[in-house]
Amino acid sequence: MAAFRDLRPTAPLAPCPNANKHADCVQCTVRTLSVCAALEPDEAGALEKLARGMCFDAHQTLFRQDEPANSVYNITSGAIRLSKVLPDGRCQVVGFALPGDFLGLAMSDCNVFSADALTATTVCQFRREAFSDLVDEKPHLLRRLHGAVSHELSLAHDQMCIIGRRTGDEKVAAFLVGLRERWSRIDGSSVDIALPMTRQDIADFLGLAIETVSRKFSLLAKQKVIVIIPGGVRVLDVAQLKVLAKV
Amino acid sequence: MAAFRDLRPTAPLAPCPNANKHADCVQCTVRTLSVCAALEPDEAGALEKLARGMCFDAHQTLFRQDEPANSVYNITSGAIRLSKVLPDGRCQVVGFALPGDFLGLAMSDCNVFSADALTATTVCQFRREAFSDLVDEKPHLLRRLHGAVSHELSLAHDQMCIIGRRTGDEKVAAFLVGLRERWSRIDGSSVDIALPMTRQDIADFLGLAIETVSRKFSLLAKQKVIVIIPGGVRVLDVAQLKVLAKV
DNA sequence: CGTTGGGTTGATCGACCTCAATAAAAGTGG
DNA sequence: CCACTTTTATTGAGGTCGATCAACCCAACG
Repeated sequence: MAAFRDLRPTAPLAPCPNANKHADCVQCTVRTLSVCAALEPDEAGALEKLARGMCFDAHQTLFRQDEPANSVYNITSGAIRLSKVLPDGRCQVVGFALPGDFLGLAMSDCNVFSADALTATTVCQFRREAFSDLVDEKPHLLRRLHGAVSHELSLAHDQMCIIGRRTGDEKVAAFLVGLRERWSRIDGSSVDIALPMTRQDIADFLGLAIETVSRKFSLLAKQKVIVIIPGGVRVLDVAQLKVLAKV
Repeated sequence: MAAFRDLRPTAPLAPCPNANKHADCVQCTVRTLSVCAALEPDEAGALEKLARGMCFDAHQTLFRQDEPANSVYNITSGAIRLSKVLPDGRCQVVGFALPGDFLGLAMSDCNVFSADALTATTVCQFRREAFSDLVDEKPHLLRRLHGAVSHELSLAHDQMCIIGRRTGDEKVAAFLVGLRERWSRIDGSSVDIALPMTRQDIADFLGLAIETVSRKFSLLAKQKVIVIIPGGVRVLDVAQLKVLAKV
């Protein structure tokens, strides 16, 4: 029996190392991933002045659907669930934010979804108003932002395809392929896929019941495509996973 | 038996009245609806110089998924289906563009979905490059664009909720409520909802089979919530329709 | 007229949901 | 560190909503 590295996040950062301090963009680990990348030096400097480092424990809420949006965030570590709940309690997860992702791209007055930390998470926080003012001064930054929202929209369309027109098997496979792709860009991982979210979160993301997600995972494991390990899965057969996902 | 106005579009505009001519933004019927609204006079003027009036017959394709995007469009009349097809032929409609809507908000190099005219349709066409240059000069326009994409993203999230977490009955009701809302902003109609798309298009939009859509329409008619009329439906009980949609 | 494309309706089937029980893991307090 | 609770995950059995298959209707059109 092989020893699998435990993908579960380490214990919550006891005292947040950079709480309330200004961020240091130069040595930021997600510098090259996020909208911050490709900024001119002066823009980066201006951005850094506005940034405030913050930490959230697992299960803490960054902001809630329908409440006024006061801040925008750049994720530097951890993982966040973005979800909408219907009046009767049914839930749709509209996305998972990972390091390098930006929350509040739309800069709208009101949050259109809730954001909850799945694990201990660190972010760069910006007051929305100050950020908006900076964007007004720097069309270059607005261009980046526009590109990022456009990309998000494209991802949302892809997700609509997955939710609306694919079978349970395909949904779960496509989810794993997509997440693997994202993690690999963040930390280079490619065989082990960390799953900071619960089965229920995945179910609410794919439009399935939690039991179905669990069954599909078990099926993939039985087919030797993946192995379920603490905090995630190990991919044994990437090619087959992609075939099942019908990329 | 009451006489219902036929909502089907009139015969295709034989010779396109404004083909290849510059658009006249001042008397444009969708002026107040689209991204063109709230432009400064000079911006509107610059935009008008780039615009080219065009017409499409029903079933004509404006552009195709995965092909290079050379133009962006502002819809002035008609209706367009935006869809993605999976390799195996399954289709997901990601949206319907109506008068006032803008296609190519993302200004990406490649189309991420196909656009097909559902009825005779007129548009303002802009060469993408020229439009992009204009946007670079006018941050105000970029801001509008950014707001529009953000709104699209929010709509996409709402649609994810509908596709992923609602029943067939709710999907169809929500679809009608949403479309009624959009038409009313365009032409003030509120009892008769024009349905320029086929049942199959609606099915591919909602993640259902065509037969299910047809059955749900029949059911709504049997419940006296709507009446099915040529080219659309007449809403008899808006309140009940909204209840069923679980807005 | 026959043809064609879109729409409706019925009968049947199956993928997924629901309910329920159990197992495993994670947190809690002594 | 170990009992205890709580949360999360898995697995089974049975039911159902929506898909599939098939027949038919209707209007438009050459």
